[in-house]
Amino acid sequence: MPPAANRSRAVSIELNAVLVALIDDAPQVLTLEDGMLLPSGPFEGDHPTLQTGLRAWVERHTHHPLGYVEQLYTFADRSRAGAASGLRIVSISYLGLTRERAEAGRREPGWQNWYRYFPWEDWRGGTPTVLARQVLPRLRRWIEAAADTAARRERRQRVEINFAEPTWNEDLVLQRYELLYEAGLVAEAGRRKGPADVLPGASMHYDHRRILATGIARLRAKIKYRPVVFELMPPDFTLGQLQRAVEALAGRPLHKQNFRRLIEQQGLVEETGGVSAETGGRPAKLFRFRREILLERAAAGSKLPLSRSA
Amino acid sequence: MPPAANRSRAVSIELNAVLVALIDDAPQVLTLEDGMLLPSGPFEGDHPTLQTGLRAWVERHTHHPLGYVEQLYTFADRSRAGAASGLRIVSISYLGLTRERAEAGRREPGWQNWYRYFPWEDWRGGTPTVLARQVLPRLRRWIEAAADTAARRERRQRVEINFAEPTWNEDLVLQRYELLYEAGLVAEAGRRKGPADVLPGASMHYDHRRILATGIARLRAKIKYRPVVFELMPPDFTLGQLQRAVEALAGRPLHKQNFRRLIEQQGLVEETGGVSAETGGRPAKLFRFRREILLERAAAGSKLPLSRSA
DNA sequence: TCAAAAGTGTTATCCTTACACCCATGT
DNA sequence: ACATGGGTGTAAGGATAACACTTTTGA
Repeated sequence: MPPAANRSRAVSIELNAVLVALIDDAPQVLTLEDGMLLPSGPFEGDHPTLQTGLRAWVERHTHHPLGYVEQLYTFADRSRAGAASGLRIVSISYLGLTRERAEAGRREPGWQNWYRYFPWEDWRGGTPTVLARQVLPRLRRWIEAAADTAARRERRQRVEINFAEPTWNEDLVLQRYELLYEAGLVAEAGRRKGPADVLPGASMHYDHRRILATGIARLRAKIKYRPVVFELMPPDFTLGQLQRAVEALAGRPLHKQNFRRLIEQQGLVEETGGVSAETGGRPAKLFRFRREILLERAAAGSKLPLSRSA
Repeated sequence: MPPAANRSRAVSIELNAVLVALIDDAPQVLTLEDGMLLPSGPFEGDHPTLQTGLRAWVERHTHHPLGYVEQLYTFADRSRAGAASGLRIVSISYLGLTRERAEAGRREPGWQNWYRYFPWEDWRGGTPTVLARQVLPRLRRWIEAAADTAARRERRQRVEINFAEPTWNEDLVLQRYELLYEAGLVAEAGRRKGPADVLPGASMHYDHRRILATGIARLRAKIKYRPVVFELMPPDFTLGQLQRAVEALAGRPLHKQNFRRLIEQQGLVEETGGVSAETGGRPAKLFRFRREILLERAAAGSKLPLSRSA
């Protein structure tokens, strides 16, 4: 038995980081333990704020300079520590963006394509096959398995909102994961309810996949009204590269012409004068992000053209 | 010297709540200690999640049923506990919405109009006088007091973005408060830098006013894309009441006709059949929120007509 | 010469904004 | 009668979505 009195049980603070980089036009996230864990550890030391503590900790453990950082969420679920243990773990998670556009081929260990964990979230090549072949059929079975008609109707509506093709909303990454969890279709749920009929897609330890889903959802929402994509880009880039970057994050193809116009007319970028010597086709002008925009306009967005065509 | 080892110093968790209600068309927030504190206390007991812990705690201490709840932010600044004390306080703050539309006159103690703390945020009656008379002049002095031209230019731009009339953005409540803090124009800043030239607007203990600003900013942003206003409304209401509610939260007047059309065409409300016997003029139809909308559409917004006229 | 990617121009449509006006009630 | 708030219609402007087409390189 822990000696702590009722009102002051032992507490420890854990930091979790969703570190994102773009490598070879793929959205990658830094992991440990063969992709099973997000970087995480105790909050220690003497930092004035959490944010600085996280920065120092990430840079010390991963040797990555950290660009943009934002807090995601704080969990203190009892389930995270063993149920009856007197210890309460508070886990504070962060989203961090870093520049890591390495050359093709050079693959540092630890970076994982995030669609490995959420294959149904990648619509860049059209409707993902895993959705039609696996996710939807099993969700339909889950709907049918409901206790009564009312429950069935509710399940049907929730599936409709989150997974229906015509109205697919790429921001609902977390909601979709949580629904799949509830339906017992991800490995993490099986730990409680017994072995389940599990979907393709790598799992993680603890609730790290949920934290990852939170990070992806936040980032997808954010790129629509804040120019954060540029934190993931090299200093100079072509509009094509930029488009592929946004597509990689949003998980869907964008309309080329409208994308270009939108970016340019918003004054987000300026030409460097150079052109790129790239993989084929006409050489592209190089651009750089106009950092001044952050001081010029309050809501410097980087609106996406919401059309679906490629 | 605290006996704790370097890597495991004492930590305690504190919950803070920004509890919002609409009373007499004014946005009110629940406070303690004569308006100087937000409800807050240690996280204790045996709740499975933070959210349930907060709910129980709020309901036990304030006797208020809590509707919508959302996490705001987690701070662990060293400054919150005495600097050199071995104790680290992690404060997790929440936004909670509750129905408290009491009759005019009946004023429970503890509820404070939030514009008491941020008088420059209320544009319902046109540009707030405190802005032109006090805030802007002192910010201008702050700009001039910068060390060199570069710093001066940067300050000017930041003031421009956050406080300029023509582009006033009601969502920037937190940014504005933090800028005023930095400029030494709020009492809270004075605690460190010595007595300051303080603006009108009530202050709070610790960083509670900053937490309140975070809550207001979050709520103002949220009402634009989620139908959370209804959490603050009585079951039946007129469109006029609803408009005044949104105006109270957003802190600015809205265009009547467009507001009505927007609300109705989005299918957010339905007529109850009844009419109200109110303060004068033609009796108004009563409406109720269509809860089903939450299941029908993923992004059930309650878009505001972004025009300024009354 | 052809594939591949870059880059330009133009049109239809819808949503937002704004203005003008009528309706029903209490005093 | 008139003040007050409720309620409706419609036109102008701007942003988005969609389409068609030209340019410049490497193989």
